[in-house]
Amino acid sequence: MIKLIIAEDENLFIQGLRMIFSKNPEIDIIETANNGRELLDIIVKDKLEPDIILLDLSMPVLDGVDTLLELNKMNLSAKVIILSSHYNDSIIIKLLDEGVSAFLAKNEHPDEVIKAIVEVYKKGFYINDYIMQLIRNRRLLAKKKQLHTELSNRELEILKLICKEYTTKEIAEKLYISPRTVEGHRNRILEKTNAKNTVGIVLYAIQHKILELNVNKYQ
Amino acid sequence: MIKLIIAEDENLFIQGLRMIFSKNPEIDIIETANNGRELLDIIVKDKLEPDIILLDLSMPVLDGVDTLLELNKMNLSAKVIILSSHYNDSIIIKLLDEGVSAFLAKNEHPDEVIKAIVEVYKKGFYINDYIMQLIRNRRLLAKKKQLHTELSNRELEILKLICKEYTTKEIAEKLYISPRTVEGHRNRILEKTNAKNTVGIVLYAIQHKILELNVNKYQ
DNA sequence: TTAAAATCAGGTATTTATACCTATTGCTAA
DNA sequence: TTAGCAATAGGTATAAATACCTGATTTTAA
Repeated sequence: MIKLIIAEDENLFIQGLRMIFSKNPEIDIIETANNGRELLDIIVKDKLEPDIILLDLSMPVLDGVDTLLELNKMNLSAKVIILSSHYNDSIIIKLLDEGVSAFLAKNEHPDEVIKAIVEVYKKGFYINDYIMQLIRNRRLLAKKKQLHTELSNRELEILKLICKEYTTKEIAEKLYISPRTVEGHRNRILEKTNAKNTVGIVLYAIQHKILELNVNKYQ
Repeated sequence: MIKLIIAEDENLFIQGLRMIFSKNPEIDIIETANNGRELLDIIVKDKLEPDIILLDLSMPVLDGVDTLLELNKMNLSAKVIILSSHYNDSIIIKLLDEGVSAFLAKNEHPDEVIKAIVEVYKKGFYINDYIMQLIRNRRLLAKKKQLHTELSNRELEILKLICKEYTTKEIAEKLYISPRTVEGHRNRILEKTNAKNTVGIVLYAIQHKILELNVNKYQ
């Protein structure tokens, strides 16, 4: 028996997984949670020892990434399989670094889901060719990322204040530095982000998730 | 028998719905589609006459709102039930205007889903107290919205150019008007959007989906 | 350990944005 | 049909941002 916990905020989605697993008697859903916080709580409270945790990335309260970081602090033997609608290379790399055993898309074929779970249970991981390639190219990717941008912490701090509609003078007052220094940082940010003006800086911040915004059309 | 079509991009989610409906022999899923385009195509091609269409809002290719607009042009007798994780008042109002019969959240209890479908089949709608209240307050809401924002077409045009990092002078040249006119529009935009400066305008544009950006953390 | 980058800060000048004022024309909804 | 708003545009003034320059420490990475 493979003991499974599902963390996923959409209950109907959980029902879908239940149905898929109901055809496989070797997989036993021992518990489900609607967000990361709930998952962590039930594991601690009920002293659960799942073999595999199916973890959705986008969840309220505590999202997938933050939940994974917490799980890793707990030293469980459970393997984590990530569930998401959308991935990009850098998030996959980050999750691999945190010891994730497999990635599944939400429009995956049910057989693939079963296969991933069984493989992770047996071998400890289930990784397709694309992700294998990613692992190989990761140094290249890291370098590319570094060359491209990478703002310093101070620059990030100032960028965030710019995005809060603070002027240079206000930022200077807030950080107890000269407005000239803030200007210096602004210039470096403009250079590094390849922006023409403040507008470009804001767009950069949003596209790089430095700034968090609610942009859901239906929210 | 209630003939049902599901339009939803996450296959596992569809599985969940299948499981729920498998317990109710009166509901028959005659077809499923992974996006709005697919839905429209199969309805036309197979001359389907569903009683109810379960429509997810966030789908690739053609999303729920646009699909609904297309469906309404086709003069079907089918009732539409919207499925989404997140709603807000104004999108609900908009969808009600387009003749939607019910709203379901993705973390709804399965029984509620069944109940909604049966009620819509019988009565033509299934609307809870909250949405009833919304309908009553809609004039109030409409006024509030109008007072609040609603940029004119010209202002929208200029806002978009601002977000492309154009300066006032550049916008004036592009639109063959005086920079003073552009300034006038800028001021109105600042007022209407409640922005302190250009940064605020950009944030407004993104939050109101005037500007389209890829900002998904996991994409 | 040495070179590079980050952080700090000053000067000068120009461009751009914001804050007020004004006014005309044309459209539209009460 | 008239009040209100959108779109146009001018004046004047200040505030803010951008573009160059300079240099001193400190921190980090090769």
